[in-house]
Amino acid sequence: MIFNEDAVKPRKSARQARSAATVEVILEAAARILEKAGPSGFTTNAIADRAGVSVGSLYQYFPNKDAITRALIRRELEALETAVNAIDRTQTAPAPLDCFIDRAVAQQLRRPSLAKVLEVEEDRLGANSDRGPVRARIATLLSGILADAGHPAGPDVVQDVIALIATLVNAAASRNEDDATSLRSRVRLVIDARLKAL
Amino acid sequence: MIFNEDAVKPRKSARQARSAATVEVILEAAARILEKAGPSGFTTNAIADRAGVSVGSLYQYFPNKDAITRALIRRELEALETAVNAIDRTQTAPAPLDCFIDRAVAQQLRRPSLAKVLEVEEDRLGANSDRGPVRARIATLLSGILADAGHPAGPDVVQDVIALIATLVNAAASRNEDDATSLRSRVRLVIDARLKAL
Amino acid sequence: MIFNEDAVKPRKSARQARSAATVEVILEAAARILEKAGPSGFTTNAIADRAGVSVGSLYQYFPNKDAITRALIRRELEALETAVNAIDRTQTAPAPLDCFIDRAVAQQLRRPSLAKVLEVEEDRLGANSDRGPVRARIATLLSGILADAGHPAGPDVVQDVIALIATLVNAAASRNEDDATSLRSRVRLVIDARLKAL
Amino acid sequence: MIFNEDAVKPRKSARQARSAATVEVILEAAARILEKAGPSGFTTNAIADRAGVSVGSLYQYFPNKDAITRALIRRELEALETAVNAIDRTQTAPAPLDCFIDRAVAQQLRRPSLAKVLEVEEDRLGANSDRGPVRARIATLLSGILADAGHPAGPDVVQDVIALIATLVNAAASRNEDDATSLRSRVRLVIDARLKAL
DNA sequence: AATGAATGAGTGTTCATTCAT
DNA sequence: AATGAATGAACACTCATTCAT
Repeated sequence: MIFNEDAVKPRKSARQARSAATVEVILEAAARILEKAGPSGFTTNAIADRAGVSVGSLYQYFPNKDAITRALIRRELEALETAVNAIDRTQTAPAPLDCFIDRAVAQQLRRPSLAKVLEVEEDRLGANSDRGPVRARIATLLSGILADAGHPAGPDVVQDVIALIATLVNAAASRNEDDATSLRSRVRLVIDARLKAL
Repeated sequence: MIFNEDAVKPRKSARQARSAATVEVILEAAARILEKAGPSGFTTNAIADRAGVSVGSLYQYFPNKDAITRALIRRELEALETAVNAIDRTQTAPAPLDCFIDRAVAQQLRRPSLAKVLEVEEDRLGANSDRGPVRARIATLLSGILADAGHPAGPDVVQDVIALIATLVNAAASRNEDDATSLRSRVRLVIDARLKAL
Repeated sequence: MIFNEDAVKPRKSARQARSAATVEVILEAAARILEKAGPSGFTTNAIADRAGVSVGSLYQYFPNKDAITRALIRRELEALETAVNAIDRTQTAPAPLDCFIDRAVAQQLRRPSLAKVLEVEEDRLGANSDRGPVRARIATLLSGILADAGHPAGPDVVQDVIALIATLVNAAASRNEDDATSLRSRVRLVIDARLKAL
Repeated sequence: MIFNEDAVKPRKSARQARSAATVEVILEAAARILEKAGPSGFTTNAIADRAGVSVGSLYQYFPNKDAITRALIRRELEALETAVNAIDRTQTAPAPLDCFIDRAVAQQLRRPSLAKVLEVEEDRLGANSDRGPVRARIATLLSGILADAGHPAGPDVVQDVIALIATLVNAAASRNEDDATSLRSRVRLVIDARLKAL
């Protein structure tokens, strides 16, 4: 019903391309609503409206509202994943860890209010499902980077590091700070302290 | 806790006492629902049910649902305020700052999931109103303690410190950590790093 | 239960006097609310509040809310009845009919918005009960006056006459007219025309 | 009635036609409830039930309950407007004024109890908004007819005339009178008297 | 008798989801 | 595939009425 993949896939199927585009349009509409109106304005009709599609179509691409939220979370996390995956872990300067921090800060800083709302939604949804494989892959990567840097760390440390980045960026964003450089160095110092603990 | 009932008016009017008790029952019911079911289960009927009163009674004590949430936020913050207000700022060991951290950690650790949900709700409500005077008083106190400790700090630093405590405690709680001592020292280290930044 | 009339009624029973006073206070409170807030503000709690009694007391004097409305209607109609009963039907100038009209206009003009709302309420309640004996007595009186004036009239005419008075006064009141004299003569003319029909 | 569908767009979109039909079904259901049960039975659920649609649908066509009431008032007034607009103001017999009266009587006589309840509702809603443009247009037309008939009249007279018609028809209807001819002549006489006053 | 806290059925309204077209 | 009208359970809130004190 969802995908009718024939053996031959000559043209990436104009249909699939269009589908992917529609999905993207819906997700971006959802993101903007979440940013501007918060969870209370986040209704399926509002999303469909802003995306320029009908609710019916929306439900053709997503089985229910939570699926949209999940896809949005996934999209944002994959953006982060892509960024940190591109780090050359053999380089010495800047150190891969600093690089990771910088990119994570940059990602969180891109759409801070969206990131914050999604974090809350992730909690709400997380009660039922696994924490999400993307987060796991990012954690694994960070774990490796930490080990390389001489800070072999358990999952608790990794979790703390990621949480600290988010917290400091959110706080800065809520004050409308614009000096990303000072924010970055602040985050590095705090994370360094966390890594030295225990 | 709030009333300082002295002998003068012995029976603070059984009615008023009962009223205060009912308010407390409702707030505790609301707290438990928020902890266990999250915002989605937080309905006025559910609160009334769990409190063992009727919806009508609930509305005799609170003008609307948000007022319950606000009262809950206030209750939790006042518990923290009471704790940190009791700190003797002239003592040298443990340093008042460490004392503040310990008590804030202890408060957040008491009902971590409640604290987290309330933080979100505070954001949602905060869009309209002032950030709440209790938070402001706590911030002022912390600001004074920091100055005494040789870390004169602007409101941004105070905000960061409070956010960092909440983050680290929440992370620890979500892992079901039970070693409060190690958590405390971790928090101290991280905050120390934040205070040295800039 | 309501009245315990013993054979001897030496002191009109301070209790009964007080009761009657309370009833009056409640009715006046109800009247004022109906005038100022209309039917939507007409709640038992609002009435009790304004009357300075508790809802419980209110229900000691009236079995339910509609009974208050009915008593109010009765009170206003009895005021009219008293006024028109005092007419000397043997006098020639002013003619008893003119006198009746003048007094009815004066009564409707005293609290026009109350009269209008009560009329509506009367309709609503009237669906269930008889039209009320006070109205019947007033109709009988008017009928007699009309006969004396050489206009023997059936109940339909009487009904029309009373309705016409109310309508013209209400319309005048809604325009904040203040010339009662011109209103009176207008009403007389219209009623005269109605009496000549058929 | 409202749409002037010419050949250009033959199918006025079956959807729009269905929408208009649904609106009409809802309004008729609302009218019948108001007639039979009065304002107290006039609930959105009752309206939806009787209309054979869900509450949700009802709210797709009307933003809130008052909007339904307003639409109903408008519908009835527009029926009257249509009727009196069709009067040929140059004709001599029957005189346009008599014609106006006859049509207004006929309209009020069609659904007298509905007209009466709507009048009350109009008062209630009117506190907030303008008296409604339809009423204004009808008043203007009547004003012109009166002027043509040699009775130049201010808005107060126009208001009285319309109120008198409604009153006499309502009274007749409440007695279940069936002789429309005698009612009409009665109304004419009364209005004639009103026009001569002052 | 008087009080007013308590009750809970009932009201207007929203919104995720379905399905006929 | 796409549409958007239709659905109805669920929600926040009100208010006539009762009853323990």
